[in-house]
This record gives sequence, structure tokens and C-alpha cells, in this order.
Amino acid sequence: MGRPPCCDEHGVKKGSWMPDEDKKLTDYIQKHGQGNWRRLPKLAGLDRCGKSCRLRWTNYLRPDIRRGKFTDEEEKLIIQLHSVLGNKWSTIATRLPGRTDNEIKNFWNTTLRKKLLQMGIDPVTHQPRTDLSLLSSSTSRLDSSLQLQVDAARLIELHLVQNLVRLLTCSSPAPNLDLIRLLGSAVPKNHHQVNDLFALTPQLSSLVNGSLGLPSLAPVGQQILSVNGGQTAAPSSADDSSSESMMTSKDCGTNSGTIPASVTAPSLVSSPENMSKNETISLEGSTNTPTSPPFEAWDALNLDDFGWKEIIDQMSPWLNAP
DNA sequence: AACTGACGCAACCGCACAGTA
DNA sequence: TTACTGTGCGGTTGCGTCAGT
Repeated sequence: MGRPPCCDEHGVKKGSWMPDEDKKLTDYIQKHGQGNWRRLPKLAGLDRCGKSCRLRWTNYLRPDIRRGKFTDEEEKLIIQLHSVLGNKWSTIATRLPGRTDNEIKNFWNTTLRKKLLQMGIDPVTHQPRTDLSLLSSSTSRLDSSLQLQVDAARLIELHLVQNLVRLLTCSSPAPNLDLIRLLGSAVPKNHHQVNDLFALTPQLSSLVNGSLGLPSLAPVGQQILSVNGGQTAAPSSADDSSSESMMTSKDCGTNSGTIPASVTAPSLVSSPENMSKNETISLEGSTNTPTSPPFEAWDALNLDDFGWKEIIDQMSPWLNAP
């Protein structure tokens, strides 16, 4: 089946836009607003496909577009958001008023990506690159704010695992030991890594608690470490007892079987009024109801390297159990 | 002055998803 | 339920500009 590309039509102009075309498009939208993009070219007297018109308007002609160099703050924000969201350019763009997803994407691909690589940071994972012989020298050049963002992203991952563990151990039906073991293997293998993170607590507290809306930090580290049975090595898959010792019912508190509503994953910048409710990355709304897809919002967190998707996949049927 | 390669940006393409008849 | 349409998104391409030789 499939549907013909919208730009297949013959006689449709491609390539750079001429000033008179811009004027026609702008005039039309100012008069009639953005309506049906497919019909717009004909109505506006343009030899373009609707898609091309939409792109031209949203990426270039829109009056609220801010042009010019990205500021340092914007740069840091993009890196920070990308570390959590990945290539969700449109989502990132909602946090940078006046910037388009295309502009941010281009800026990332042409500038920021290279910058991170030069600093020895993998632009995909936002972790220090391990494939470089020059790693030891380059990591010493890590910009402190960038490193802080990397640490913050890692911390968010720890929070997610903490709450998964709580959910698995505290809710009915009975805890799923296989899943808990899977979670245990997902947290950092070396607990020094966790300790290093929490050594930064004063900075991370302000960053995470101030802007991410996450709960207090210390218990997370303690619980994550307890998930690993206090060992630095990954839990043995043959050792069921280690998973049983991970968490006891007293850890469940009053939020048995739920992810606490206070655990909202990253609301990374301080302009929530600019976001619609749907754009908020939050675990709220996925709580308390095992029959609802509990972790949809986590997709946005792009934690592929963490292996959590496998965990979620395995949890789905279990959570939907009566 | 001419050439060339790198770079940045605008635009295009294909796909996915939501809405609707 | 299905087919179709409209829209949005992310990846990629191509062109113009500019610095270096």
C-alpha cells in the first residue's frame, strides 16, 4: 500500500525559497493562519508542496524565531537535555524558546558533537569515551559543568532503578526475583562509581533537587548499593539469595506497589510555564494503576545504554497481571 | 586570482503516528 | 476495523560561504 510522497506532484518547485515566495507564504498565514498545509500552496499561489511550506514557515519565517549565535547557557542546556533525551530535537526545542528543532539539530551536529568528542565525551552516551588512548589526558580537560550534567544524568538512572526495585519488591503479586536480579545487574558494577557520584552531592543536590524534582539523594545510593548486595561485583545470576536480600518490606514505606508521585523524572529547566502538560517528562499519571502502561514517559529518557528497556519489557506482563 | 576542502545551514526525504470517514 | 489523510519528527543531502594554499 503506502502513500505517495506529498512532493511527488509534478511542477512542484524545490530548492531554495525566493523572497517573493516567502512573502506569499507569510502574507497568507498572517491572513488565514496555519491551516491545511496540503491545500495551502494552491491557496497562497505557491508552486511548492505543503510540506515544504510548513518547513519553511516553522524553521525560518515564523515571527517568534530567534536567530543568531547560541549562547553559552543555551549550549549547556542543549547538552544537558541531550544527555537525558537523546535526539529528541523537538522536545529539546520546546525548552529553548525561539529555537527550532532543525536549528538545534544542526548546531548539535556541526558544533556540539565535535566539542564533546574533543573533550573525550561520547556524544551519544555522554559518558567519557573509553576508545581513546588519549582519554586520560582529555578527561582532565572536562568542563566541570559538562561533567556535572553527565553525573546528573547518571543519577537519574539510579533513581529510576531505585523505584523499579521498590515497585517490584513492595507490590502484589509477589516480587519477581528474576526481574529484581536483572535490575541488580543494571546498576553500576563498581560501587565506587556510585560513591563518586554522591561525593558530588552538594552540586548534584542543587542541580537535581532544584530542577529535576527528584527526592533526596542519600537513600538512593544506599538502596542501590543494597541492591547489589553491597558487593562491587554484579550479582551472580545463579545466586537467588542475593536478590532476596536486596530489599526488605520495611523499605516499602507507604507507597507500596507504586512509584511515588514525588518521583518526577527530569523537568530540566526552570520554565515549566512554557511547556504543555503533555510535554512534561513525568512519571506522574503512571502511578498506582498497574493496568496502565507504567513507564511510557521513560521512553523519553533514552536510557538504552542502561538496559532498562529490557527490564520494562519483562515487567509489562507482570504488572498487568490481575 | 584561482582552486579546494571544510563547514554551516536550509531544505528534502522517508517514516511513524494520530485523526477521521 | 480499515483505509486514507495530515502532520510532525529525525536523518540526510546539497548548496553557499569562507579560510587556507
